[in-house]
Amino acid sequence: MSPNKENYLKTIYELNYDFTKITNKRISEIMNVSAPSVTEMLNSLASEGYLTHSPYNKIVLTPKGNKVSEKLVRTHRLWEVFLHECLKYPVDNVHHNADALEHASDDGLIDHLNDFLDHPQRCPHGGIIPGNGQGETDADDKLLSMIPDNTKVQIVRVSDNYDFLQYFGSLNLEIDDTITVLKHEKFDNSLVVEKKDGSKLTIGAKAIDYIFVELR
Amino acid sequence: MSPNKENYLKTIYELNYDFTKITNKRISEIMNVSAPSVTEMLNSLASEGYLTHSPYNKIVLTPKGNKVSEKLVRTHRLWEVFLHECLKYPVDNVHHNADALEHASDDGLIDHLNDFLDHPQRCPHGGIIPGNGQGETDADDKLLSMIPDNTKVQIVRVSDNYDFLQYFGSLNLEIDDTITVLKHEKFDNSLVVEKKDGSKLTIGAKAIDYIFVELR
DNA sequence: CATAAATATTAGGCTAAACGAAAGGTTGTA
DNA sequence: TACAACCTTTCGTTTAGCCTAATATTTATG
Repeated sequence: MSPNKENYLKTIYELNYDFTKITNKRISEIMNVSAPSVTEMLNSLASEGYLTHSPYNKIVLTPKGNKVSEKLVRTHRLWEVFLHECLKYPVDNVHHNADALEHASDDGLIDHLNDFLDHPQRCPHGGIIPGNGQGETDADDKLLSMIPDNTKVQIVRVSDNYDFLQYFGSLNLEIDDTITVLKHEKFDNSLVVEKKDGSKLTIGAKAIDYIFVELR
Repeated sequence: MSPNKENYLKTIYELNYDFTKITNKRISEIMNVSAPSVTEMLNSLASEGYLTHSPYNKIVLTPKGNKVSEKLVRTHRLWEVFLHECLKYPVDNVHHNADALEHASDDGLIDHLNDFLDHPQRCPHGGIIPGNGQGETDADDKLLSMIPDNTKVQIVRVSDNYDFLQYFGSLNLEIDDTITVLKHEKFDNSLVVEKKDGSKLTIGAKAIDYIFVELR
């Protein structure tokens, strides 16, 4: 499979955990290609048995497609761990290189790398590394935007998006931090939360769809 | 530049240190393509200023081509060190993966990797890692086949060729071993050498063009 | 030193993997 | 029910490789 196809597949896989419907348009935006190109690629991926997609209908990964995608995500996230832990890349900078390395890794390499890194459970953004945990998946996380007021949650994962990560860094929040959701601002959909040290913080409406939490 | 072009360039660069003339045919053998494909690629590389090559004439890297090739070799060899030292790949198995990773590495990544590996001087085959030493190059090595009888030499480098490495392993020789050249067999061009422990060993005619040594 | 063998180049054509523009279907919502 | 938004099909383009066959040049040999 070509690197490009792998990227399409990974994009579709990751959209599954973003709580948004997977559409042709969404893919074309993320991949920066025209809609016809997406349709063409979907047909190609469908003909190879990675997904099902009847015209104008839902896009669903087959078990085979899911398995392959999981391996791609696993590979990607293991490289992210390497880049962050060993090569000392800042979290908001690992994505690009991990993407490149991902397409240059065969199965054996990934196993060796996994051993070397000592079977990490999560990538630097908090994403589960498929295969290293016991059945846990990203799907267990909830979006911060969906949490009702006055609820205590722990940040477990954030989206691997450069611009968001820049913003996230400026908030002085870290993965694993525990926060309490205080109030959803009706006016602009921003969210006020309280940090462990008692300080209050407002998180923008867009960002709360990029932060995943678990109840605490 | 495409990965393929990079491979051509690297091949040409490495032939410089093999004491054989760089010919179209040699390249086509190494790269497993037809001769016309080589000519085509040489023209393309020449038009981009990486080498000079008038028809039926010598192939010579320009300073620009040399610089790029050196970086490619540096990258390749650093990955080889990583695969061997960190991921525990056997020496005869690092090449394939290093090649893939090489094309997925940007400048920053290589610098970080170099730091992480603590600026190694040589790759697992003994090849110099350009940029990490002080002016030393592979060109200082001599081919074992060129050494006169009754000379003591140290193996400093071997060619990064899978089949050869298998054979080399079976000889129970290691890089850095010191051996004494005893006799060039006129009949079949094989070479008899004496190991440090006094045992004698015959090395085939083909292999002595894959082993590089320094006088001791 | 002439000619055969080896090697290199040119010419022409092929394939695969993308991409997009234009035009026409489909669907959901007002 | 109509139209806007979205999706698909068709067809054509580009890029980067590769190849065979024919031709040209160099090198090696009798």
